[in-house]
Amino acid sequence: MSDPLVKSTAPVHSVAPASAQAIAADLIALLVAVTSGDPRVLTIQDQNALPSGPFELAHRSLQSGLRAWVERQTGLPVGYVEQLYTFADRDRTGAADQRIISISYLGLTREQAESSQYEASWRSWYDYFPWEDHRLGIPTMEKTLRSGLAEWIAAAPDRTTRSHRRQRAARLFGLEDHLWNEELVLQRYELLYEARLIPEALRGDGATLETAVAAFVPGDPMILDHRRILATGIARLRAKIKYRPVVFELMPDTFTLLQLQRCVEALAGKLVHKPNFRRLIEQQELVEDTGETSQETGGRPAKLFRFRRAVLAERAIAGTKLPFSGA
Amino acid sequence: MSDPLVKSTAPVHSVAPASAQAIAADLIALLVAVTSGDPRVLTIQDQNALPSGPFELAHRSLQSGLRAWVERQTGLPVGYVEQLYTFADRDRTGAADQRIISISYLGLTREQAESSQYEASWRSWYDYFPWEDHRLGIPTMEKTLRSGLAEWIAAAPDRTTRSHRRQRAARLFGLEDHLWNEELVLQRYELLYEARLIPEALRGDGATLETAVAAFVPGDPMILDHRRILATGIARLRAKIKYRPVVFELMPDTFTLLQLQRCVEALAGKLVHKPNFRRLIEQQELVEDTGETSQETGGRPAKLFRFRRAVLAERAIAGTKLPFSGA
DNA sequence: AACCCTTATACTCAATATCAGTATAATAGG
DNA sequence: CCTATTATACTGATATTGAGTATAAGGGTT
Repeated sequence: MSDPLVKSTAPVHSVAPASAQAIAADLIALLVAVTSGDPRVLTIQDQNALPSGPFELAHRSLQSGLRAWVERQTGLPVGYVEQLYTFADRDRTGAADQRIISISYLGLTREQAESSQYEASWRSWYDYFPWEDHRLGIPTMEKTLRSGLAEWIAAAPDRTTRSHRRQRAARLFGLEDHLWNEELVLQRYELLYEARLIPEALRGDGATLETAVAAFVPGDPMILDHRRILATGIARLRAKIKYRPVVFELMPDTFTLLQLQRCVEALAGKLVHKPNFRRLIEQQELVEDTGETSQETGGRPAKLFRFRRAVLAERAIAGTKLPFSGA
Repeated sequence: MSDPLVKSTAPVHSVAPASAQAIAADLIALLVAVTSGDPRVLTIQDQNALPSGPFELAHRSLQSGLRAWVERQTGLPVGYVEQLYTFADRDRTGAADQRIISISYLGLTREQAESSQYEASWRSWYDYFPWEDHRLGIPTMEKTLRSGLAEWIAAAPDRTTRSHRRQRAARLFGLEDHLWNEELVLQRYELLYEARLIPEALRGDGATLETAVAAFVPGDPMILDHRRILATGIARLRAKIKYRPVVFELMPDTFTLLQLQRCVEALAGKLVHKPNFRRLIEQQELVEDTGETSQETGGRPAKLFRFRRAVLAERAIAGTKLPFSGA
């Protein structure tokens, strides 16, 4: 092999002969919206798959390629898009002489009713990750989860491994004296994968469902590694809302503070302290009063606010802070 | 065009015919080390280029591909590697029917002397971004920078644009009453690019050096968009050291607290308050005393510490906090 | 030995942010 | 008119942060 790292004095971007490598590139879209207290992702109906399309030469850039076809085909205004991750693991596809590079993007929108006219649908992301919703305390599926984890821990070959597994499970799932940290979505998914508590772990393994462990943890699987991509996106979003004002991409033009709070809680999967939440939002001058009120609250009418778009310019990067314990 | 986003019911990972698209994939490595108070990047000698190599079918995954050839060819222990960004802009290469997807990675190591035996060398990243070093106050090149910005602002076609430009420059470069925010590396680079104050901006433009603005801002250019990748990496690292204990990947096994502080300051490009820095490090129990001391300090001998690797397990994600104003 | 220079390390204090709880206001419905 | 419900405004304890000061322990100099 030539030594591209240090020896090359020729142009470093040496292009491998196209015949030698069969590489294709895919764009995968993780579109998120929050509707009636539910964080939802756009999926291809009956497939449990994220929408994806080929990256083509016609596209000016990766992001513009993604933006173009998402907006054209869903009619949704994709306000915020960011690159999520690029995958190219060999075991993602069956073929050994074929390689697909998948570049995933995270987009934030508002759900629109018409999406049903396409063969796509919005699904709550907690359908795929029921253990991630701690808004109503410990989810009911927690028992299955715990016993699954206990089995995995018990199945360790030796004492040291067993102890490590116990510690890791406790830390990630907030057992024993650990606090629940809502950002560890991907690590939790990876542990469950390792513990073979989710169906994806048995694929292409020669293993049939019969050789599976006693019971899978509840939660719908997705094709290929799409559920992993979703976990990556949830983790990213949960981290990001704490220091950048991205929640507003998911809100309608005007909203009450409680609606905003519910949206944040939906994403984070846990509840926040109301008075503190309001203080934080108002102190940072993220919103401005519209003068109008909403009567649809069931109690005292709530002021309607609007996002002060100016903050995006004022603090290109500086932060929104949201009240979370954060481990 | 088929509608891959919502209409497809066939496997979503449809592979585009290999003949139709000529797509190749490259891995680009941004390797960082901090030596004698200087944050350095590995470059290919005399080329001002980041090392890069083709992604091959033999590689198990993107990261393992990168790891493999970096470690084999530099002999460096690449402790920490993370994916940085994936680029595929059309104007990155000359050819219109050829497309290269570049997946860049950020790696942290310790510089080793032998690297000179290869045709690679470590360069201070402030050679490429002199305006990013605020450790000794305002850098001396600031005057050139300011006058360049002033010209760009004055050249605005109308009053509104002029006002926007002024605001943006002030915010990004800490002028007027704005504070310097060390994380905005990429945004500053992009502004300078737009303002055509750096040579890369004139490439492939038909423009010759003669039509350039009065003077470029100091700082070495790099090939293609490598300087942009470097800016992305610096920004990422400056943000990351604040909430994750990655600095230690750049430190020797044992070190004094001042050495650690100097390393952080080198990365951040600004100084931190010594007593508070120490308090933060010790409070979080990131380090442990080795019992030994270092006499090479010039004053009172300093205790030697070692990173408590256990924290990586304890708090998979939870944070290191470092004292910065942060805008 | 006395002194100065340098760096290490410990402590203090005020300002600020955060967490958690409580009180009051304004609507709808019975 | 009472009650349930939600909105909104305060309050106090506690932790975190920013900035400054004091003392300790070496080496070198006169």
